[in-house]
Amino acid sequence: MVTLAEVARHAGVSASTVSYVLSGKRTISQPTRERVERSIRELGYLPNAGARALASSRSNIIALMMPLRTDMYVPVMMDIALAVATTAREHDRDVLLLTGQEGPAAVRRVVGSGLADAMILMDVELQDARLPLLHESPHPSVLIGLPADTTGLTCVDLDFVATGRLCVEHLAELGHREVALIGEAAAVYERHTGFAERTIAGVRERAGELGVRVLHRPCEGSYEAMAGTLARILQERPGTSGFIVQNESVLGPMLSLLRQQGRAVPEDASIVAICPDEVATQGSVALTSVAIPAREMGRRAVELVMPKVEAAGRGGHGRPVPDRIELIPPRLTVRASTGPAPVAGRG
Amino acid sequence: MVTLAEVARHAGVSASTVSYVLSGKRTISQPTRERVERSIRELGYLPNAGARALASSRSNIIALMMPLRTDMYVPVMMDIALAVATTAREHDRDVLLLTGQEGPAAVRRVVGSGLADAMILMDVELQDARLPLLHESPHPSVLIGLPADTTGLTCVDLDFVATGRLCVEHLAELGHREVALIGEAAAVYERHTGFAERTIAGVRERAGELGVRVLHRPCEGSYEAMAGTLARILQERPGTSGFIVQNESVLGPMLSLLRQQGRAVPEDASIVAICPDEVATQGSVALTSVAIPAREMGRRAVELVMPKVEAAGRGGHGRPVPDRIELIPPRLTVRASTGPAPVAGRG
DNA sequence: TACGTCTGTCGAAGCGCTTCAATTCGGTTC
DNA sequence: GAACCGAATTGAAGCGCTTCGACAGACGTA
Repeated sequence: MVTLAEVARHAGVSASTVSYVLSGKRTISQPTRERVERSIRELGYLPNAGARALASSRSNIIALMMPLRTDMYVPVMMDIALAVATTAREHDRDVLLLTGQEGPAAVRRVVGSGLADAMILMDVELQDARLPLLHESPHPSVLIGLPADTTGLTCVDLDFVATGRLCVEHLAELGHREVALIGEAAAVYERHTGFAERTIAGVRERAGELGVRVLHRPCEGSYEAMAGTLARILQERPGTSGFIVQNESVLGPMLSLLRQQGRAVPEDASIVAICPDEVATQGSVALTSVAIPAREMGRRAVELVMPKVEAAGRGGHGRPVPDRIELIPPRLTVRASTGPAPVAGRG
Repeated sequence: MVTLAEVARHAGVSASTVSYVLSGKRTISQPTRERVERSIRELGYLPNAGARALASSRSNIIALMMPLRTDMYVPVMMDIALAVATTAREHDRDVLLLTGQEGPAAVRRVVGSGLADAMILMDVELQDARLPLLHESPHPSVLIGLPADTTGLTCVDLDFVATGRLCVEHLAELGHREVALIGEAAAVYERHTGFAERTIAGVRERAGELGVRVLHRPCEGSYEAMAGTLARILQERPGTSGFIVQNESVLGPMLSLLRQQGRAVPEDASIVAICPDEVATQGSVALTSVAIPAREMGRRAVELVMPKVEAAGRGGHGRPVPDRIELIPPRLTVRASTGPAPVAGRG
């Protein structure tokens, strides 16, 4: 392994000069800088991460804590993780992957040992067990998702209340008066994951304002579950013509079932999905949908955490970065799965 | 931050004693050990990762390089990653998440800087650009997937040749004489990702032995693509009664299409899927499938890399761990999507 | 000419840990 | 009772980098 000292000798300068060339924290004359840079290249020098972390007390690593469970739409998680990793690299940081496995203690271990400079937490629950640790720790963190109490926290999430409102609004404008919200698996609600509840709240709120009737039903991610849920909905509210689907994994089954029952989409039933765009476009019918901006969430999480890391880096100088809740506004894309409500013997 | 020196003072011993208690590399008397451990607990001491890495020249971090693209079944990638992370923690290691973004240079950067002690590479291509770097680097690595030339490499993968053979065998036993393999998207083949080719090879091989006719067609992951592919297959080989499906994302569309065409599964068409068990069980028909053992692959990758890390850690003493290709034997689970071939005017 | 100023570079301290050689000490052994 | 032993513990030397204060020299100013 080539060390900084060897580079210095090779370039005929002192070690500190090399260090300053690398960090840019002091002005170095053009010729000296070039000489050093040439030596670095010729020797194939790579700074030792451990030594750097020790001397500067910053590891340049951001920890990302993922959920271990896979009852929620996995590709979204994956996209967020990849976006976090990619964006972190743009800021010259690396990402440490933690699973929920280890529990809240992982937070302490990782930042307490200086392994990571900051944390990004995914799959935040309303009363998340990790929150107390974040509060007592001086380390920067950003949550993806919204807990019940956001005091002193920085969070980023899709605005699910607005998402719910938007879906209802779109259906209402098309004349639908009876709408069903096909939600996540019951376990997701029991865990109080926030986003599911917030969607319902938004749906109910706007439905109330627009005089639309709403039925909400959780649904597991299987064909049978979807079949049962759909049957129950149509039995309880035969006039239901608009569907908002939040559990992406039942979209395929739902389309199959409607077709089997002779209900045409969108003539007899309109569907608004809440899912990534790729999912909305790959089924047998291109779905009107509100996109889950997974990549944007991951990217914003890193961008929100970076100023904090930098502020903390200056020995705590550089005034603290204010906390911030960033709700990404939903975008609804109209595709082929929504249309005017059927007149259905009412008109 | 509490340091080791403070723990030593608090416990009334020297720093080295505390270090040895922590590492267990020297015998420490019972009473001393307990005193030190109490001090550690009382002070809430956490060893500094950077200092440890610098002094021991091991970071206790394993880098995991994921593909950036998402044209292959994402949940499998995710499961592998989570299994890697979980298993690594069982060995007291952490995982650094790298994306393909940075290219082969990431390998050099990460192990060259001592950021990670070892690498696990996913989504290996037959002629992978990262292989030369692995060969010249003294750092341990394990590949998930099989390149063309495995000399000097340790790899773990599902045995896709055996998988192909197994699928054909199962269908042949049921009397199917014409079989179609619905493969991955064309891009996957163009990239020479190995597993896709190996599956075909296995299928053809066994089909030849058993006198079964085979048609192979790549297929994108959309409903339309599946519709087209299925139509073409049935046009070219109307007698096709057995299907092997490798692109998991078209399973749903495929079942819909067959149903629409009045082909019953498994009476008129038998389907063997190559996919994770969760996918096989959640559609409208429980699918006979060969499982993709994502979690096992992730776990084994870590278990294969650990002895190498430990051997390298002993200053290169401890004889080198031999290279090894570990092919996980496929397991086929019979479910409801396969049955006896139709007699079809032949009998 | 003498002074302060600024720029570019250097020397040295030290980050918190591991590890090796050295030391202490109670217990054997002859 | 001297010589020896192994087990437990310690001291000190780094690991490779960052960073701070010092300093030499070039420059402008009085």
